[in-house]
Amino acid sequence: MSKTEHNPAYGEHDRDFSVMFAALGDPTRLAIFDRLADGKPRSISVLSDDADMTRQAVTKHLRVLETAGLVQSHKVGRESQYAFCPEQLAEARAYLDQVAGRWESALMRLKTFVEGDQD
Amino acid sequence: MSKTEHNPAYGEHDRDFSVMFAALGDPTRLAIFDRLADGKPRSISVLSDDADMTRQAVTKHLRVLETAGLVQSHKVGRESQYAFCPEQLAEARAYLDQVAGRWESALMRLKTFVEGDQD
DNA sequence: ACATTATGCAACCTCCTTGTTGCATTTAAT
DNA sequence: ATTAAATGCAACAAGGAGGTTGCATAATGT
Repeated sequence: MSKTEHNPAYGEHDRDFSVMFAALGDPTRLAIFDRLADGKPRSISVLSDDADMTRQAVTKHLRVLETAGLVQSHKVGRESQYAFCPEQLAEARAYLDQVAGRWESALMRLKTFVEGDQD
Repeated sequence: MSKTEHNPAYGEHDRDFSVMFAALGDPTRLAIFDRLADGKPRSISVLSDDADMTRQAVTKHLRVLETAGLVQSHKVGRESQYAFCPEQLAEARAYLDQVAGRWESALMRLKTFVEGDQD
């Protein structure tokens, strides 16, 4: 699996979804992402308040989420507000739907084959 | 965010989806998962053949996927076959749909509020 | 002006992840 | 019976992830 040339991980669509999944693959980050899904942007301080870790740790998590394109930040005054970003989520959903679809049709083919076998 | 008591990451549904996302959050594992979506079970050797890493590494990845419930294994003869497992995928999709839904309705509420403001 | 709040940066630590290698074991093939 | 194939287990190493602390800086509040 040479990540340089044709990596089956990228399948038909040439994207690395593993980056996004990795971003969601940490409970703290998933909690932040989940929380921001109400659309309200929040500052780092606010997001750190009820976290049982330092503000710096939360900052790092937010950067990971932002790199993955799951949230966006913009500075307003002295604070940086982080907001939900739906595009990547949509792509993740589309990808999982596609995988599920492939599996479904594989099932169908098998079913048809077996039924045809009985006739 | 004490993982022991009420962690916002688990939201309304008390599951830790971050485990599943973490499993998909590695390019090699995502590639394997993607590949198995055609429904055909494959042995470790087969899955290792076109991977640019050792069989042991692939074995570890498969165990991670299995722990996350994304694949299932069963021994047949001397080899262990790994097969796609759709349930967890369905749950992941449902979760992401729910998050997207929350964001959508937040958008709607905002839109209604703004429109009502103009009247 | 001065204190406070919100953040950024950098160094550091620890542990888990990812990958390796070597050897043992079980099963199949000849 | 021997050989080859498929796997499991354990020890190991390197690097990255997740977290901390200390200090510097920019923007607000009084």
